[in-house]
Amino acid sequence: MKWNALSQEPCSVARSVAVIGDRWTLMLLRDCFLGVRRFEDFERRLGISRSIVAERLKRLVEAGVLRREAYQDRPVRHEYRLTDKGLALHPVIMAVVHWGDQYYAGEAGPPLLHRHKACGCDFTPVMTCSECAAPIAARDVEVRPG
Amino acid sequence: MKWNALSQEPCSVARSVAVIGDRWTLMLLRDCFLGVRRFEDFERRLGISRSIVAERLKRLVEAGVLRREAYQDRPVRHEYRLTDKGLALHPVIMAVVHWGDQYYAGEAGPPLLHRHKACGCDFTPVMTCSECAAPIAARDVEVRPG
DNA sequence: GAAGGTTGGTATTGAATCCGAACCCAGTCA
DNA sequence: TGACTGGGTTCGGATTCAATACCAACCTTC
Repeated sequence: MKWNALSQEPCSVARSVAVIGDRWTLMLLRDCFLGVRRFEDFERRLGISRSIVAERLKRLVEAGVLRREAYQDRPVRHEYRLTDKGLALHPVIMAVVHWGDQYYAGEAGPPLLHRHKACGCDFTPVMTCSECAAPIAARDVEVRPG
Repeated sequence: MKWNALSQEPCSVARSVAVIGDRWTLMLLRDCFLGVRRFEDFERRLGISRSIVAERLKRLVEAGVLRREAYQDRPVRHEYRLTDKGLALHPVIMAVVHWGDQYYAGEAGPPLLHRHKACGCDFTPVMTCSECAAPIAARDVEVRPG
């Protein structure tokens, strides 16, 4: 199978991975959720070449995950912001962060803490059932074709 | 920055992505959660070349996400199973699946349904706060160094 | 006991892709 | 005028992909 054929597969993982499954794309999205918006800042934070940043940002814009909008004229300058579709990736990023915190934090603890504004506590994300609100583990789930 | 330098970064996303951020790795993990365990089945389901399957499986075993164990002798045959560390990736996969379901399902609806055994309902994953159990969106979170 | 099949891989190799360095460009500042 | 800044594009070499072929145990069948 070819990489770009993934988006044609009848599988939501495949279709999502075709958009966000790239090495640097998830790193870009992480920075988006941390408030980074400008081309130069993406480049500086990631330490990768400009062509990669440009190409990935363009793909994310085409996919509707980011939107590119001017924040000044004369000279015109653009920034990249998450769309609703991009914001919907928040659980993905949080799940990845949490897994990394669990298994790669080292003795210094997790590099970043997340505070829930509503309750004021530092939290970890918990995946729950939309129907009964109970936390869900892999063994609690039965999969069947839809 | 080089790709393999990612695992040295003080960022849980970077460290996780260094392990699972590959094109095919997430697809392999998806199949693991669907119960696929044998080399040939991975190969057939993904439709990719054997060398890629072999290389990715080996990396996942080295990373402690899968373990390789014999299911028969004479001739000895192995299968790949999720470790606890691998099972801990379930929220990541579910989050990716849910995002794909939301934005790429098409009119036929999501390709797979997930039933919560405990309550018997088809569900979608909801990310909640570990402290107050409320659902969490991107805007509810404040990030600070840990 | 030779032929062929099954499972689970390695080796090789041309093609596609990635990536970094360098270059480009429009506008502004000194 | 000349330099600088933000935001890219181009290009060639290094890496990675994926297809094909091959290997290695073991079993089955004739």
